[in-house]
Amino acid sequence: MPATSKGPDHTGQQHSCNDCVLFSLCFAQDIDPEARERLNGVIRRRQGVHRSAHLHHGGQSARQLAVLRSGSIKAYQVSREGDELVTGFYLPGDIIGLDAFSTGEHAGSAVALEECRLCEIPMADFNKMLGESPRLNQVMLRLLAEEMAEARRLLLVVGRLDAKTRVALFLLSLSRRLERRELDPDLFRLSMDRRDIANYLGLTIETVSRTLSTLQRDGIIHVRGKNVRILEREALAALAQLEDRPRSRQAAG
Amino acid sequence: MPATSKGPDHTGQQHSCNDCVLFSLCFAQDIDPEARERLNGVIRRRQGVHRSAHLHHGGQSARQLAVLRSGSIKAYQVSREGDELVTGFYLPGDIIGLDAFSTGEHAGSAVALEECRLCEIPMADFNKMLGESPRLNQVMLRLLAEEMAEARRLLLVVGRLDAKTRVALFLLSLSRRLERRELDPDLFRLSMDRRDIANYLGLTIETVSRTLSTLQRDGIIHVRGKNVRILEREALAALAQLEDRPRSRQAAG
DNA sequence: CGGCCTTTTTGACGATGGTCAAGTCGATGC
DNA sequence: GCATCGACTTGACCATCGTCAAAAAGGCCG
Repeated sequence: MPATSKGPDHTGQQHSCNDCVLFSLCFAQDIDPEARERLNGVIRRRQGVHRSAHLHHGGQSARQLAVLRSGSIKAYQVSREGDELVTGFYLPGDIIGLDAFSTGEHAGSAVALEECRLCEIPMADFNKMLGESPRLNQVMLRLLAEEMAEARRLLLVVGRLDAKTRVALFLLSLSRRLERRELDPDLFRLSMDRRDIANYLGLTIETVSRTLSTLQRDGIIHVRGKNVRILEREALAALAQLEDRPRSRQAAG
Repeated sequence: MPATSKGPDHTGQQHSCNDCVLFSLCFAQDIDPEARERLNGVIRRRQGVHRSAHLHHGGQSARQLAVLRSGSIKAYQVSREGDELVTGFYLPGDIIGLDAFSTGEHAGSAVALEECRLCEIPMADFNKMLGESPRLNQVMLRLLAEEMAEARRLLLVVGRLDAKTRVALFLLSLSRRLERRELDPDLFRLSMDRRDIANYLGLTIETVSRTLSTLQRDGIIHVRGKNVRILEREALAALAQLEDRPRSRQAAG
C-alpha cells in the first residue's frame, strides 16, 4: 500500500519516458516530445502491486490510465449472472484502462497475476491533455481500434475453432508478444492458471489440460505446470491455421 | 452507380442534420452546432445502394465515414483461410467505418443487405474536423469504445452459451435496437439470411433453423421465413438469461 | 518431513450440436 | 401452370467437448 509514488525509488529505474526500456512499445513514443514532457510531469510510477491486487473494478469510475512496466495482468468482466469472463492478458508495454473511455467508468476489471510495476497517469491530467492535443487523441483512437481488432480476433478463436486450434493460437499469440518484448518466445512461464486460460478460450479447465497433454504427447510442446517450451513451432502454427475448423465454414459472398 | 450525391433528391428527405428523423440516434447530435454546420457542408447523401453492394472491403483505404439512414448492412471479415466472419449488423443511425481508425484501412467489409440510403462524410474532411475539434474526438472515442463493448458482448454470446441462448439473445438484441428506432419490437423482418445469423452466432445454419423451430413449437415466437413475431417476450428473456450456461462457469476471483 | 489444500491431470460417460442427406418451401422464369 | 434454383427445414448419426469423479502433483505451513 505505501508503495512509492513519484520521486526517486530504489530499483534503478529511470524517470523519463525517453530512457525507458519499454519506450518502443509504449504509446509515449507516438506523441510529440512536448506532450511527453508534460506526461513525465504527471506520471506516477508505482511498484509493489502484488498478485491478486486489483487495478480497478468494473463500474468504478476511472481514476487513471496505466502502462504496465513489469509483471502481467488479467482483464475480465463479470456477467449479470456473476460469472467471470476473461477478456485478455496484459504484458509490459500494454496500456490499461482504455475501456473507460465510453462512459468514464471501467467496463471491466483488471487484476495482477504477479508482482507488477506501472506508470499511472491521473485521468484528470490525461483528459486535459486530450482536450489540448488532437495528436494524442489520434493515438488513443488508434490504440482503441487496435484493442478492438484484438477483441475481434478473439471472437473468431473462441466461437468457431476446435479446442486444439484455440490452444495452439493462444500459445502462439503469447509467444509472439513475448518476442516483441525481446523475451524468449520458445520458453516461458504462464502467469495465469488453467482456469483463466480455459475461460479466455471458452473451454473448460479439463479440456485445456487435456489439449496441452496431447500437444506434449505429439512432441509439439513441453509443459510442466506453468512452464511451457515450444518444441515444434512449425507444427504448432500448422495446427493453428490448418486444423480443419469444424463450424460455420460459409464462404465469402 | 450514378446515385444521387449532394444536391436535392426526390424522396422528400431533408438536407440538414437538424431536421433529420434519425438525429437523436446519430452522433451528429453530440457535437457542437458549429461543427454540425460544417458537417452539413461536406456530407454526401447517397441513396440507391442496392442489395449486395459493398460499402467497402477489408484492406481498402477508408474514403469516407458513413451513417446509415435506411436499410441494413452486414459487417464481416475474411479470415486468412478465406472464410467469412460476420461481426455485426448495422441499422439506421449506426455509423459505419470506425474500423478504419487504427490503420486508415478498413479492417473488415460492409455490404448492404437491402436497399440502403446513407450520409457519407469524406475521410479527408472528417480528419480535418478531428484535428480541429477535441469534442469530436471525444465523441469518436466514445463510439469506438461502445463498438468495443458490443464486440465483448458478442464474445460472451458466441463462445460460451448454448444454441438456444444465443438465438434468444440475438432476437432480443435486434428487437431492442428496433424499439430504440421507434419500430415494432415484436414483429419484424430479418434482412439477413440464416447463413449470416449462423455465422454471426458461431453456429451452423441447421442449428439456427432447428432452434427457431423449437422456439416456435414452444410458443415463444412465430417464424415464417424471414418474418419473426415475438409472442412471449418474458419467456425469451428468461431463456437468454437463465438457460444454464454449460461451459466455463468459474466464479469471479 | 508430513498434513492439508489447491491446482492439474486423467478417465469414463453422455449431451449438444456439427455433418450428411433428403425433403419442403418460395421466388423467379418460361 | 410447371420447372428450376436457392433458401430453409427436418431427420439420423456421431464426434467433440462438457460433466462428474478420482487420482496425482505442487505449495504452504507446522
